[in-house]
Amino acid sequence: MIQGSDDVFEKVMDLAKRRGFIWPTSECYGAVAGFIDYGPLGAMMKRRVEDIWRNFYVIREGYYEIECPTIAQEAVFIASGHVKGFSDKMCQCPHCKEYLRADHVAEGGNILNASIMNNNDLADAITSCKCPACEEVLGNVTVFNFNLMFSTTIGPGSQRIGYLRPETAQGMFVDFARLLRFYRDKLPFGAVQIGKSYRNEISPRQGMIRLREFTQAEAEIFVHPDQKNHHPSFKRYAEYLVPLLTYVQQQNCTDPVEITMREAVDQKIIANEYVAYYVALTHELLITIGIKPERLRFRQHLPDERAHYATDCWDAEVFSRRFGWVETVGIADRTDYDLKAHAGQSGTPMTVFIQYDKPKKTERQRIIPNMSVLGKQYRTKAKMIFAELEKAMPTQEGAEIVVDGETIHIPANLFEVRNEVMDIRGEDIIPHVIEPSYGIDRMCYAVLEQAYDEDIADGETRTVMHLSPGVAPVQVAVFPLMTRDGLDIIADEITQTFHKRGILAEYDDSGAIGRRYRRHDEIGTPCAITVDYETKESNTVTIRDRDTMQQIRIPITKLPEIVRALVDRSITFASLSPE
RNA sequence: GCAUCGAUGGUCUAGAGGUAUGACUUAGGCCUUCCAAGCCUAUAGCCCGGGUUCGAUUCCCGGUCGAUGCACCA
Repeated sequence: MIQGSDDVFEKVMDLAKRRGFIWPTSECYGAVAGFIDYGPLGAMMKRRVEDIWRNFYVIREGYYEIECPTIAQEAVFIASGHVKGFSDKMCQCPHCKEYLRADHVAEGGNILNASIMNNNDLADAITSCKCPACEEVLGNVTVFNFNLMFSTTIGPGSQRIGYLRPETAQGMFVDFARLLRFYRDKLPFGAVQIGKSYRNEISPRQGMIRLREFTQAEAEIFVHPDQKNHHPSFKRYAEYLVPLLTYVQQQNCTDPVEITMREAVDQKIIANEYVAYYVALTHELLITIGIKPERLRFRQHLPDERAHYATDCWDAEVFSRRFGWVETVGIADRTDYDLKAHAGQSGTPMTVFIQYDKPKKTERQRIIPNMSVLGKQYRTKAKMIFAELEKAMPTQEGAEIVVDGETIHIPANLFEVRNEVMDIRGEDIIPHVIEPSYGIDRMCYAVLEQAYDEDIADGETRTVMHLSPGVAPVQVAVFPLMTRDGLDIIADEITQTFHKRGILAEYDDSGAIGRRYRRHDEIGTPCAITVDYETKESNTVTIRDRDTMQQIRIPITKLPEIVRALVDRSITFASLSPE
């Protein structure tokens, strides 16, 4: 919590509520903590943020989007570790009724291995510990698991357990075999998903930062484990500078250092090229949606902070004047953890066959037993003998094998030894997964908070949202200076023209012109077109820049093209030359 | 979940045991040739449930939501 900054959060959330960005959910019934509604402008803005994300990951990287259900059967989350691992061991203090993390109580009482004890052992272990809240000795308590997943049942009879997904990632893992076929059995490939995830947070607070239902945009990139240092497009970001805060820097309490991705990989600061590539891509993406570079850093997880599946993990943190540094994106190397787990749980192999450039010739010794003799002699044991014999190292006299702890001598005349030359064409490998995971709601909050500004215009305070033109919900406003002499008709025609080009334009003729400018400043509309009396003579209109309030005249015919370019950020207002 | 504090039109706010003040916003009109101007009119409010009381938005209890602290995370 940053002192003295409360008003920014309150002002921006007040504006968000008033103007239709963010609302408390089902407000008429009294809202529910951890859930929000996106209002008309918020939903539009969020969609634009998601579309920018799609531009980066789907269009540019070529990782197609899939859409899986938000509910999945229990087995999926048994494999992923969420049924067991996504819960906290809790107990309640019998004296002050405080809910406590049982393992934390144990650690506080110097009890070793608390994290791997079962609930009963843990309950026994902490009987003599003191409650950190009221200082009373706990005595007999019950330790229970509080799982952060919402559970439900599938179908009538309530027999099948289902969970609301706590992350979108599992959908991409369980579809692995299909995805691999779709990408014609070649690595690397990726799949992405933008959708809702659910976590039954114990105590959600902080508006949009900690939600029980939230939107994630996740990419799962499947790579050959030996190729993690060979991202095919790495050179795009090799010289890209990103402020990194390594775990060593955190331990020494030093500031982040700007470093190129090439150096970060070469100096082994970032584990591999893939992780570095998505760190840099994430930096560029966050800047694109309007995060200020000076309020952005990448923090490496401390070794004991990393999730059970990750070897290296970096969080993009955005500085909030309200909440301090907020984790907004996580970029993790999940290794083969997930695919191994799902392959084991489901029985479906999740491997990729990698062909060698040239088949490897290997000489192999094959042992071919004379089964007609061995079968009769050893009967039920014959099958096991056959299996052991294949692995045996026979000599002139025969082979010694061990079956059921009994050493058996098989004479050389009961099998034939052949030396064969085999072609090994390739091998099955389990890909590793690089996962950039974005919290869309947190990105939206950061965008709103950073966009909020008050300046002084003509001696009065002007509230303006400096939204990046790419995420502003309304893309252009169109005003007739006066509602008469046909100015309103021209303005209306211009609005229609924008609509035909897919540009979200809003017509407004209500109140004084200055008021209309202010209204659109407040919702971040990047530019406003005004039809005035000169329009009728020269077919030109003024276009006003939200940030500088400057206006220039341009021909009506050029409007759609110019506004489109402004919204795409391919030109800036400052570069426009007056006609 | 627990502890502390809070809740009055869309927003900010005044107020009292007898249904509520003002401003801004919004809508309609007048006026207006480029930055929240002016005038007229209108719309709209005491978080929910229970108790005390003739009467509660006000006092009491419980709840909901929000803010702060404990714990987890995108």
